Amino acid sequence: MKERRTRQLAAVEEVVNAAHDHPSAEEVHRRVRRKLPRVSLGTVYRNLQKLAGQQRIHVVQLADSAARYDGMLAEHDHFMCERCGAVSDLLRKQSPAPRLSVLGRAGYVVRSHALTYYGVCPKCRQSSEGRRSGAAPR
Amino acid sequence: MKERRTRQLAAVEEVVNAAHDHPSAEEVHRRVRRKLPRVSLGTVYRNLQKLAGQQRIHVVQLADSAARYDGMLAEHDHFMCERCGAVSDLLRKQSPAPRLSVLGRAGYVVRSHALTYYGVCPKCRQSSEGRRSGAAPR
DNA sequence: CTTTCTGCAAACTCTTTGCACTCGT
DNA sequence: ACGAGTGCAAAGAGTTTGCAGAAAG
Repeated sequence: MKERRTRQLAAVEEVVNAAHDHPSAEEVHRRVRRKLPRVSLGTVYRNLQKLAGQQRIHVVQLADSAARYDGMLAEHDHFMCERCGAVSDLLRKQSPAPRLSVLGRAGYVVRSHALTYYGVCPKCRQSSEGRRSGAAPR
Repeated sequence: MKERRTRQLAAVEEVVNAAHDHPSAEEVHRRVRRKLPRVSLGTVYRNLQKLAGQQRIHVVQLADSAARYDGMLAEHDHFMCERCGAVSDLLRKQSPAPRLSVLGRAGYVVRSHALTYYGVCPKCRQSSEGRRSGAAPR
Protein backbone atom coordinates (compact mmCIF):
# COMPACT_ATOMS: atom_id res chain seq x y z
CA MET A 1 0.00 0.00 0.00
CA LYS A 2 2.89 2.35 0.59
CA GLU A 3 4.37 4.02 -2.44
CA ARG A 4 8.02 3.56 -3.23
CA ARG A 5 10.51 5.99 -4.66
CA THR A 6 12.09 4.12 -7.53
CA ARG A 7 14.71 5.40 -9.93
CA GLN A 8 12.27 4.78 -12.77
CA LEU A 9 9.49 6.89 -11.32
CA ALA A 10 11.91 9.70 -10.50
CA ALA A 11 13.42 9.58 -13.98
CA VAL A 12 10.04 9.73 -15.69
CA GLU A 13 8.95 12.72 -13.64
CA GLU A 14 12.26 14.45 -14.27
CA VAL A 15 12.04 13.93 -18.01
CA VAL A 16 8.49 15.23 -18.25
CA ASN A 17 9.29 18.25 -16.10
CA ALA A 18 12.39 19.07 -18.09
CA ALA A 19 10.60 18.74 -21.44
CA HIS A 20 8.94 21.72 -23.04
CA ASP A 21 7.78 19.92 -26.13
CA HIS A 22 4.93 17.75 -24.84
CA PRO A 23 6.53 14.38 -25.53
CA SER A 24 4.58 11.20 -26.20
CA ALA A 25 5.03 8.17 -23.97
CA GLU A 26 7.44 6.69 -26.49
CA GLU A 27 9.49 9.87 -26.53
CA VAL A 28 9.58 9.94 -22.72
CA HIS A 29 10.76 6.35 -22.82
CA ARG A 30 13.55 7.26 -25.23
CA ARG A 31 14.73 10.05 -22.94
CA VAL A 32 14.46 8.07 -19.74
CA ARG A 33 16.59 5.38 -21.34
CA ARG A 34 19.46 7.78 -21.64
CA LYS A 35 19.77 7.58 -17.85
CA LEU A 36 18.36 4.11 -17.25
CA PRO A 37 18.89 2.08 -20.40
CA ARG A 38 16.91 -0.91 -19.14
CA VAL A 39 13.52 0.70 -18.38
CA SER A 40 10.65 -0.80 -20.29
CA LEU A 41 7.96 1.12 -22.10
CA GLY A 42 5.39 -0.56 -19.87
CA THR A 43 7.02 0.91 -16.78
CA VAL A 44 7.07 4.34 -18.38
CA TYR A 45 3.34 4.06 -19.03
CA ARG A 46 2.69 2.89 -15.49
CA ASN A 47 4.63 5.76 -14.03
CA LEU A 48 3.11 8.37 -16.33
CA GLN A 49 -0.27 7.09 -15.23
CA LYS A 50 0.66 7.24 -11.58
CA LEU A 51 2.03 10.78 -11.86
CA ALA A 52 -1.06 11.90 -13.74
CA GLY A 53 -3.29 10.32 -11.11
CA GLN A 54 -1.53 12.39 -8.48
CA GLN A 55 -1.75 15.50 -10.62
CA ARG A 56 2.01 15.74 -10.71
CA ILE A 57 1.92 15.89 -14.50
CA HIS A 58 -0.83 16.42 -17.06
CA VAL A 59 -1.99 14.25 -19.92
CA VAL A 60 -2.78 16.14 -23.10
CA GLN A 61 -5.00 14.47 -25.66
CA LEU A 62 -4.96 16.31 -28.98
CA ALA A 63 -6.31 15.58 -32.44
CA ASP A 64 -3.26 13.35 -32.64
CA SER A 65 -3.71 9.70 -31.82
CA ALA A 66 -1.08 9.42 -29.09
CA ALA A 67 -1.31 11.10 -25.69
CA ARG A 68 1.29 13.68 -24.81
CA TYR A 69 2.59 14.51 -21.37
CA ASP A 70 3.10 17.93 -19.88
CA GLY A 71 4.93 18.94 -16.73
CA MET A 72 3.49 22.44 -16.70
CA LEU A 73 0.85 22.41 -14.01
CA ALA A 74 -0.40 25.99 -14.24
CA GLU A 75 -3.64 26.39 -16.18
CA HIS A 76 -2.82 26.93 -19.79
CA ASP A 77 -3.98 26.15 -23.30
CA HIS A 78 -2.22 24.70 -26.33
CA PHE A 79 -1.48 25.46 -29.92
CA MET A 80 -0.79 22.55 -32.21
CA CYS A 81 0.84 23.06 -35.59
CA GLU A 82 -0.88 20.98 -38.25
CA ARG A 83 2.28 20.94 -40.36
CA CYS A 84 5.05 19.94 -37.98
CA GLY A 85 3.01 18.62 -35.08
CA ALA A 86 4.72 20.86 -32.55
CA VAL A 87 2.66 21.80 -29.51
CA SER A 88 3.21 25.02 -27.65
CA ASP A 89 1.86 26.32 -24.39
CA LEU A 90 -0.34 29.38 -24.26
CA LEU A 91 -0.75 31.26 -21.03
CA ARG A 92 -4.36 31.49 -20.07
CA LYS A 93 -5.25 35.08 -19.37
CA GLN A 94 -8.75 34.56 -18.10
CA SER A 95 -10.80 31.49 -17.52
CA PRO A 96 -14.17 31.45 -19.26
CA ALA A 97 -15.95 32.63 -16.12
CA PRO A 98 -19.15 33.73 -17.85
CA ARG A 99 -19.44 30.34 -19.51
CA LEU A 100 -18.83 28.62 -16.21
CA SER A 101 -21.68 30.38 -14.47
CA VAL A 102 -24.04 29.52 -17.29
CA LEU A 103 -23.05 25.87 -17.02
CA GLY A 104 -23.41 25.99 -13.25
CA ARG A 105 -26.92 27.36 -13.49
CA ALA A 106 -27.75 24.53 -15.88
CA GLY A 107 -26.68 21.97 -13.31
CA TYR A 108 -23.22 21.10 -14.59
CA VAL A 109 -20.24 20.79 -12.29
CA VAL A 110 -17.17 21.81 -14.22
CA ARG A 111 -13.95 20.26 -13.03
CA SER A 112 -11.61 21.36 -15.78
CA HIS A 113 -11.48 22.35 -19.39
CA ALA A 114 -9.13 21.98 -22.31
CA LEU A 115 -8.69 24.53 -25.07
CA THR A 116 -6.53 23.83 -28.08
CA TYR A 117 -5.92 25.90 -31.19
CA TYR A 118 -4.94 24.25 -34.44
CA GLY A 119 -3.15 25.95 -37.30
CA VAL A 120 0.30 26.77 -38.57
CA CYS A 121 3.11 27.83 -36.26
CA PRO A 122 5.40 30.79 -37.04
CA LYS A 123 8.27 28.54 -38.04
CA CYS A 124 6.27 26.52 -40.56
CA ARG A 125 4.59 29.63 -41.86
CA GLN A 126 7.98 31.17 -42.59
CA SER A 127 9.30 28.13 -44.37
CA SER A 128 6.39 28.30 -46.80
CA GLU A 129 6.44 32.05 -47.46
CA GLY A 130 5.51 32.77 -51.03
CA ARG A 131 5.10 29.11 -51.95
CA ARG A 132 1.89 27.28 -52.62
CA SER A 133 3.65 24.38 -50.90
CA GLY A 134 1.94 21.65 -48.93
CA ALA A 135 4.52 20.28 -46.59
CA ALA A 136 3.77 16.88 -45.10
CA PRO A 137 1.65 17.37 -42.00
CA ARG A 138 1.83 15.44 -38.69
CA MET B 1 -11.06 9.96 -59.38
CA LYS B 2 -14.77 10.51 -59.37
CA GLU B 3 -16.61 9.87 -56.17
CA ARG B 4 -19.49 7.42 -56.05
CA ARG B 5 -22.68 7.63 -54.09
CA THR B 6 -22.90 4.30 -52.31
CA ARG B 7 -25.57 3.18 -49.91
CA GLN B 8 -22.89 2.74 -47.27
CA LEU B 9 -21.62 6.30 -47.51
CA ALA B 10 -25.14 7.68 -47.45
CA ALA B 11 -26.06 5.56 -44.45
CA VAL B 12 -23.00 6.63 -42.47
CA GLU B 13 -23.67 10.29 -43.12
CA GLU B 14 -27.31 9.87 -42.23
CA VAL B 15 -26.53 8.14 -38.96
CA VAL B 16 -24.03 10.77 -37.88
CA ASN B 17 -26.37 13.59 -38.80
CA ALA B 18 -29.27 12.03 -36.97
CA ALA B 19 -27.22 11.35 -33.83
CA HIS B 20 -27.05 13.86 -31.05
CA ASP B 21 -24.86 11.83 -28.77
CA HIS B 22 -21.47 11.95 -30.48
CA PRO B 23 -21.19 8.25 -31.28
CA SER B 24 -17.90 6.41 -31.68
CA ALA B 25 -17.06 4.62 -34.91
CA GLU B 26 -18.21 1.37 -33.41
CA GLU B 27 -21.53 2.89 -32.39
CA VAL B 28 -22.01 4.34 -35.87
CA HIS B 29 -21.30 0.90 -37.26
CA ARG B 30 -23.94 -0.62 -34.99
CA ARG B 31 -26.53 1.91 -36.15
CA VAL B 32 -25.68 1.69 -39.83
CA ARG B 33 -26.09 -2.06 -39.61
CA ARG B 34 -29.73 -1.62 -38.71
CA LYS B 35 -30.28 -0.50 -42.30
CA LEU B 36 -27.46 -2.34 -44.02
CA PRO B 37 -26.65 -5.41 -41.94
CA ARG B 38 -23.62 -6.35 -44.01
CA VAL B 39 -21.50 -3.19 -43.77
CA SER B 40 -18.10 -3.75 -42.27
CA LEU B 41 -16.47 -1.65 -39.62
CA GLY B 42 -13.65 -0.92 -42.06
CA THR B 43 -16.07 0.64 -44.49
CA VAL B 44 -17.59 2.73 -41.74
CA TYR B 45 -14.14 4.03 -40.85
CA ARG B 46 -13.34 4.76 -44.49
CA ASN B 47 -16.55 6.68 -44.94
CA LEU B 48 -16.24 8.59 -41.68
CA GLN B 49 -12.79 9.60 -42.81
CA LYS B 50 -14.03 10.68 -46.20
CA LEU B 51 -16.87 12.73 -44.76
CA ALA B 52 -14.54 14.35 -42.28
CA GLY B 53 -12.08 15.17 -45.06
CA GLN B 54 -14.84 16.97 -46.89
CA GLN B 55 -15.94 18.73 -43.72
CA ARG B 56 -19.33 17.11 -43.95
CA ILE B 57 -18.96 15.82 -40.39
CA HIS B 58 -16.57 16.58 -37.55
CA VAL B 59 -14.24 14.32 -35.62
CA VAL B 60 -14.12 15.00 -31.90
CA GLN B 61 -11.13 13.76 -29.95
CA LEU B 62 -11.73 13.95 -26.20
CA ALA B 63 -9.86 12.67 -23.15
CA ASP B 64 -11.45 9.40 -24.13
CA SER B 65 -9.42 7.00 -26.20
CA ALA B 66 -11.84 6.57 -29.09
CA ALA B 67 -12.76 9.31 -31.56
CA ARG B 68 -16.36 10.46 -31.68
CA TYR B 69 -18.21 11.81 -34.67
CA ASP B 70 -20.44 14.85 -34.81
CA GLY B 71 -22.82 15.97 -37.51
CA MET B 72 -23.25 19.43 -36.05
CA LEU B 73 -21.20 21.69 -38.25
CA ALA B 74 -21.79 25.02 -36.55
CA GLU B 75 -18.97 26.16 -34.28
CA HIS B 76 -19.59 24.84 -30.83
CA ASP B 77 -17.86 23.42 -27.78
CA HIS B 78 -18.39 20.29 -25.72
CA PHE B 79 -19.05 19.18 -22.20
CA MET B 80 -18.03 15.66 -21.28
CA CYS B 81 -19.37 14.00 -18.15
CA GLU B 82 -16.61 12.15 -16.30
CA ARG B 83 -19.14 9.81 -14.70
CA CYS B 84 -21.33 8.61 -17.55
CA GLY B 85 -19.20 9.63 -20.53
CA ALA B 86 -22.02 11.58 -22.17
CA VAL B 87 -20.96 14.46 -24.39
CA SER B 88 -23.18 17.47 -24.93
CA ASP B 89 -22.92 20.38 -27.31
CA LEU B 90 -22.47 23.90 -26.04
CA LEU B 91 -23.33 26.79 -28.27
CA ARG B 92 -20.40 29.08 -28.70
CA LYS B 93 -21.41 32.61 -27.88
CA GLN B 94 -18.21 34.34 -28.88
CA SER B 95 -15.04 33.08 -30.39
CA PRO B 96 -11.91 34.00 -28.46
CA ALA B 97 -11.24 36.96 -30.70
CA PRO B 98 -8.79 38.71 -28.37
CA ARG B 99 -6.74 35.53 -28.11
CA LEU B 100 -6.77 35.14 -31.86
CA SER B 101 -5.31 38.54 -32.49
CA VAL B 102 -2.55 37.92 -29.98
CA LEU B 103 -1.71 34.67 -31.72
CA GLY B 104 -1.83 36.35 -35.11
CA ARG B 105 0.61 39.02 -34.01
CA ALA B 106 2.93 36.26 -32.80
CA GLY B 107 2.95 34.69 -36.26
CA TYR B 108 0.48 31.88 -35.76
CA VAL B 109 -2.20 31.09 -38.29
CA VAL B 110 -5.20 29.70 -36.44
CA ARG B 111 -7.39 27.40 -38.46
CA SER B 112 -9.69 26.12 -35.73
CA HIS B 113 -9.90 25.47 -32.07
CA ALA B 114 -11.48 22.95 -29.75
CA LEU B 115 -12.80 23.71 -26.28
CA THR B 116 -14.05 20.98 -24.00
CA TYR B 117 -15.25 21.16 -20.42
CA TYR B 118 -14.99 18.13 -18.16
CA GLY B 119 -17.06 17.53 -15.06
CA VAL B 120 -20.36 16.06 -13.92
CA CYS B 121 -23.56 16.45 -15.91
CA PRO B 122 -26.88 17.40 -14.30
CA LYS B 123 -28.22 13.86 -14.53
CA CYS B 124 -25.25 12.28 -12.79
CA ARG B 125 -25.13 15.05 -10.24
CA GLN B 126 -28.74 14.36 -9.30
CA SER B 127 -28.25 10.66 -8.94
CA SER B 128 -25.55 11.30 -6.33
CA GLU B 129 -27.33 14.02 -4.34
CA GLY B 130 -26.55 13.84 -0.66
CA ARG B 131 -24.19 10.91 -1.00
CA ARG B 132 -20.47 11.00 -0.71
CA SER B 133 -20.62 8.39 -3.42
CA GLY B 134 -17.97 7.75 -6.00
CA ALA B 135 -19.80 6.23 -8.90
CA ALA B 136 -17.63 4.32 -11.34
CA PRO B 137 -16.41 6.80 -13.97
CA ARG B 138 -16.06 6.12 -17.69
C1' DC C 1 -16.68 -2.00 -69.22
C1' DT C 2 -14.05 0.70 -66.06
C1' DT C 3 -13.02 2.27 -61.74
C1' DT C 4 -14.34 3.14 -57.16
C1' DC C 5 -15.93 1.03 -53.19
C1' DT C 6 -16.88 -2.94 -50.27
C1' DG C 7 -16.24 -7.00 -47.06
C1' DC C 8 -13.03 -9.55 -44.91
C1' DA C 9 -9.12 -10.39 -42.42
C1' DA C 10 -4.67 -9.28 -41.32
C1' DA C 11 -1.66 -5.64 -39.80
C1' DC C 12 -0.55 -1.57 -37.14
C1' DT C 13 -0.27 1.77 -33.35
C1' DC C 14 -0.88 2.94 -28.78
C1' DT C 15 -1.70 1.31 -24.20
C1' DT C 16 -2.56 -2.08 -20.61
C1' DT C 17 -1.62 -6.30 -18.06
C1' DG C 18 -0.06 -11.11 -16.03
C1' DC C 19 3.76 -13.10 -14.19
C1' DA C 20 8.13 -14.11 -12.14
C1' DC C 21 11.76 -11.56 -10.36
C1' DT C 22 13.99 -7.27 -8.24
C1' DC C 23 14.79 -3.87 -5.02
C1' DG C 24 13.05 -0.21 -1.61
C1' DT C 25 11.98 0.02 3.00
C1' DA D 1 11.58 -10.36 4.68
C1' DC D 2 7.63 -8.24 2.69
C1' DG D 3 5.37 -6.48 -1.04
C1' DA D 4 5.30 -2.52 -4.38
C1' DG D 5 7.51 -1.91 -8.63
C1' DT D 6 10.00 -3.74 -12.75
C1' DG D 7 11.02 -6.06 -17.33
C1' DC D 8 9.28 -8.76 -20.61
C1' DA D 9 6.19 -10.38 -23.68
C1' DA D 10 1.57 -11.16 -24.71
C1' DA D 11 -3.00 -9.23 -24.98
C1' DG D 12 -6.32 -5.32 -25.76
C1' DA D 13 -8.47 -1.36 -27.79
C1' DG D 14 -9.00 1.48 -31.82
C1' DT D 15 -7.91 2.24 -36.52
C1' DT D 16 -5.89 1.31 -41.06
C1' DT D 17 -5.00 -1.42 -45.18
C1' DG D 18 -4.25 -5.16 -49.08
C1' DC D 19 -6.81 -7.75 -51.91
C1' DA D 20 -10.42 -10.14 -54.58
C1' DG D 21 -14.84 -9.48 -55.78
C1' DA D 22 -19.22 -6.31 -56.05
C1' DA D 23 -21.51 -2.48 -57.98
C1' DA D 24 -21.92 2.52 -59.51
C1' DG D 25 -21.55 5.25 -63.55
